[in-house]
Amino acid sequence: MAEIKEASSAEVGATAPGVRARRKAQRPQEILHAAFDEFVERGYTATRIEDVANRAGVTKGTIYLYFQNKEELFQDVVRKLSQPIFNEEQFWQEHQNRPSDELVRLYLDTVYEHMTVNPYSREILRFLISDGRSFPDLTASHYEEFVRPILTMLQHILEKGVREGIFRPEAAASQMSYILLSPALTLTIDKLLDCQTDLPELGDYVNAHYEMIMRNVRN
Amino acid sequence: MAEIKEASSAEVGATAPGVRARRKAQRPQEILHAAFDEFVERGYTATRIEDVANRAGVTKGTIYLYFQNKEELFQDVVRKLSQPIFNEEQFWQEHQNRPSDELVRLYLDTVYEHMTVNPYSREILRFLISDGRSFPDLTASHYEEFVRPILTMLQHILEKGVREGIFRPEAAASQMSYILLSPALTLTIDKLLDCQTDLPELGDYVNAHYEMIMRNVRN
Amino acid sequence: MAEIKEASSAEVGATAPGVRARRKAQRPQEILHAAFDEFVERGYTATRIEDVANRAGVTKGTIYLYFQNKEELFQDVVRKLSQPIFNEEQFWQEHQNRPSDELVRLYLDTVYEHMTVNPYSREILRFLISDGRSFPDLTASHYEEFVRPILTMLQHILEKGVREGIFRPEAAASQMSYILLSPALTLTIDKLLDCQTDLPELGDYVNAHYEMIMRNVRN
Amino acid sequence: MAEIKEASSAEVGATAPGVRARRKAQRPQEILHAAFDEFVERGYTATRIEDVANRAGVTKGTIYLYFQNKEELFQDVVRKLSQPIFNEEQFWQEHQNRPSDELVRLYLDTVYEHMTVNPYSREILRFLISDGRSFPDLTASHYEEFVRPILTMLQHILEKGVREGIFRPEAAASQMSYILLSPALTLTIDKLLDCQTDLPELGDYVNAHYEMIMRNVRN
DNA sequence: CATGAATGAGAATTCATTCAT
DNA sequence: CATGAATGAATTCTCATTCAT
Repeated sequence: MAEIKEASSAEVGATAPGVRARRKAQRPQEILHAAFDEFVERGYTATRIEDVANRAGVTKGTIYLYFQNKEELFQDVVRKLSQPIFNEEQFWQEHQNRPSDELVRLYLDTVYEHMTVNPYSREILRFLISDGRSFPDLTASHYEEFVRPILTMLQHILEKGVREGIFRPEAAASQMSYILLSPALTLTIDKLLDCQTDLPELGDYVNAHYEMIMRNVRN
Repeated sequence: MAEIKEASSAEVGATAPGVRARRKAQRPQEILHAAFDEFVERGYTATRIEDVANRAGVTKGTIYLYFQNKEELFQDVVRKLSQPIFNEEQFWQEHQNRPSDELVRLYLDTVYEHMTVNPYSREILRFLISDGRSFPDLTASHYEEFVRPILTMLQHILEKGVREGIFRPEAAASQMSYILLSPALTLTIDKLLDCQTDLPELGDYVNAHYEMIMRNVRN
Repeated sequence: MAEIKEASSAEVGATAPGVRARRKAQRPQEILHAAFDEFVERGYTATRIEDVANRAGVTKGTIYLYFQNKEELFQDVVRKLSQPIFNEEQFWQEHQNRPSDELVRLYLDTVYEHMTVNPYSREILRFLISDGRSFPDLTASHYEEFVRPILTMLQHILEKGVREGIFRPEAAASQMSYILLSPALTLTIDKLLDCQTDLPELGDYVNAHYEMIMRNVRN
Repeated sequence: MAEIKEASSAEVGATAPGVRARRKAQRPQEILHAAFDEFVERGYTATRIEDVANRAGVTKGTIYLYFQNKEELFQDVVRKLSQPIFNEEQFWQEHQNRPSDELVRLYLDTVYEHMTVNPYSREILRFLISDGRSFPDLTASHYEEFVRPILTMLQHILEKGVREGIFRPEAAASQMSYILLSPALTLTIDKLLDCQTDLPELGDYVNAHYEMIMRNVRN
C-alpha cells in the first residue's frame, strides 16, 4: 500500500505553492486511504467515521468537508483506489511482434505481479462481495472498468494466437478467457479467506496456471 | 432451503408429544433459515435481530431463547446450514468400475448441480469473505469440513486416472485439483457479485470446464 | 439461615398427609427463602425472577402462583422473614427479680446473639436502605414491628433501673436507649459494607458496649 | 450540592477561552450531580442513563462523552462527590491549646454540622450498602479515605486526653472511638430510612451524644 | 477550513409477566 | 397445579451527522 500512497503524494508535492495548500490538496487522498484501511480491517458497516478520521490524522468533521457521507466515502474508495492492471494499447506497443504464447506468459506475469504487489483489487473485491448489493451501480461500473478489460485483453491475445494459427480456433470461444483466468481468482479468494491452504510457491503456481492455459489453447 | 426444513420436520413430526413441543423443535431451524436469508440480503452487521425475528415469525426475545447472541447466531448459520457436496465413500460405491474421465464428468455434474440447486455454499462463502476475520476458527473449520473434501475428491479421481494410465502423471500434482476446479469458483463469485456478465448457458459452461480439465490431464 | 429453613420445614413435616401436599405447603416458604438469598446477593432490581425460581427448584411460572409480582415478593420477603428479637413478656417472665444491670447484660447478649446467628435482620435493613423508598409503608411498618420493640425493651429496662434507684434518672430520657444501642447498629452496618475494618473480637466488643452503657446509666 | 458546583465554576470561569470550553469544563460536574440525585431517588440499578441526562440538561449520548459507562459513572459519583469532614492537620492548628474535652465537643459539632449541611456522605453510604458488593474496591477505598480518618481523628483526641490525664487510660482502647461515634451513624441510618422516628431536636441529640462520650472517657 | 461537543435515532440484549399446554 | 415458550417494553450503549466556535 505504501508505494501507492507515496505515488499519490508525489504527484502533488512538486509544484504545490505552500505546505498548507499541499496538505489540503492531499487530504482527500489521505482520507481515502485511511478509509480503505479501516474498511479492510473491519468491513464497511463496522467501520466508524471517527476511526477513519483518526487514521487520517484529522477529526470527524473534516471527513464531511470532502465526502457527503459514509456511503459516498465508501463508493469513492472503490472508485478512486481501483487501479487498472493493463493499459491495453501500451501492452501491444511494448510487446509488438512477440509470439502469442509469450504474450500469454507476459500477461499472466503482469496479472500475478499486480496481485502480489497490490492489495487494492483484492480488497475491493471483498468490499463488493460484502456490500455490493447496497451499491449495485458501483459493482457494475467497477466490473466494466476494471475486470472486463482484463478478460478482454486475454481474449485479444487468444484471438491473435488463433489468427496466427498457433492456437486452435476454439481458444477464442466466448467463455474461454473466463475459464482460463479462473485460477488467478481462486488465489485471490484464498487470500481473502486467509485460511491456511497449502498452496505451493507462487512461481510454481503461475507456471502451472500457464501450462494449463497452453494445454487448452495450443493446436 | 425447502428440503432442509422438510427434513427437520420429518425427524420430529411423527412422535412429537404436542404442538408446543413440535414448535419448539422447529424453531431453531426456522430462525437459522430466517437469519440466513437476512444475512444474504443485508450482510451480517447490517442485519437486525428484529428483522430475523420478523422473518421467522417470532419476536426478538425468542431469538435469544435459542441463540446466545448475534455472533452465535451467525456462526450457527454457517455451521448448521453448510452442506457437504460429496459423501466420498458413497460416490465410489455408486460409481465403481467407471472410467476416470467419466468420473470427472460425474464429479463436475455433481458440483454444478449442487451450486445450482442450493444457495448455501455460495452465500456462506460470502459470509466468510465479508466477516470471516471476526470468526477465524469458523473460517478454518468450514474450509476443512466443506471445501477441502471437494478438492480431495477430485485429487483422488485424478490419482486413479494416473494409476490406470489414462491420465498423465502430472495430473496428480499437488496444486492441480486446485487449478482445475477454479472455474467453478469463478462462477460462484460471479453470482455473488450479481453483475451482468455475459456468460453462456450453464450446460455449455460445464462442458467447457470439463474439456479444460481433460486437456490438462489426459495422456 | 439453614436453621430457619429447617425450622419451617419441621413445622409442617410431621402431620402432613402426603409428600405432594407437604411440598405444596412448603412452596411459599421455599420461594421466600430463595428470593431472600438472591436479593442479598444481587439486590432487588438486579435479581431475576428466574434466579429465584431456579434456587427454589421451581420454574418462573410457579412464582406467580404464590406471589402477585416481583414487588409483592420483595415485600413478603421483608414481612415474613423478619423475626422479632424479643418477646418482651416472655423476657420479663424468664428474668424476674434480676437486677437491672444484669438485665441490660442479658438484653445485650440476646441482641448480639441474634445478630450473629441470623442474617435476616441485617439484610432486611439493607433492603430497606436500598429500596425502601419504593415501599414506604413497608419501611414504616417494619420499623414499628421489629425495630421499635427493641428500643422499647431497653427503655423499659432502663426505667426499671431508675425506679430501683440503681440507674440515674436521666437514664430513661427519651433519646437515651437510641444512643445506647447505637454500637450494635454500627456493627451491623460494618458487616453490610463488608469492608475490612479492624474490629476486635465480638466478645470484647460486647463487653465494651456493655461498659459504655453502664457508665452512662449508673448512678 | 450548590457549593460544589460553584467551586468548580470558579476554578475555570476566569480564563476559559470560550463558551464551548466553559461548558465542557462544567459538564462532568453537572452530570455527576445529576447522577447523584437520581441514584439517591431511585437507586443505582433503577436509574436510567436517560434520567441522568435529562436532569443534567443534556442527552444520553453526552453522558458517554464523559463517562465510559454506567458503572464508571456510579464509581465517579462516589469518588468525586465524597468529601472529607476533617483536615486533621488544620484542625489541630486551629484548636491548639484547647482542653481535650472541648476538642471532643468541637469534633462532634463538626461531624453533625457536616451531616446536616451535606447529604453526600449519607447518600454515598446508602450507595455502598446497596450496591457496594458490585464494586468492592470502591467500598474499601472509600472507607480508607473518608471514614477511617474520622475515627482516627477521634482516636487522636482521646489519646491526647489520656496523655493529659483528664481521660482515663481505657479511653484510648482500640474499639473505643468506634463505639463512641456510633450514635452519629445511627442518626445517619435513620435519615436513610426516612421513617418517622420520634427523635428530639438535633441540638439535644448532640448534647446527649457528647455527654455519653464524656461519661465514658473522663477520669 | 477545521474542530469536536452534542445530538438522537437505532440496535443488541434483558427480563417481568402471561398463558396455552 | 406446574411448566416454560413467547412476548415486548425497557435499557444500555453506539455512531453518523450537525453546527457553533
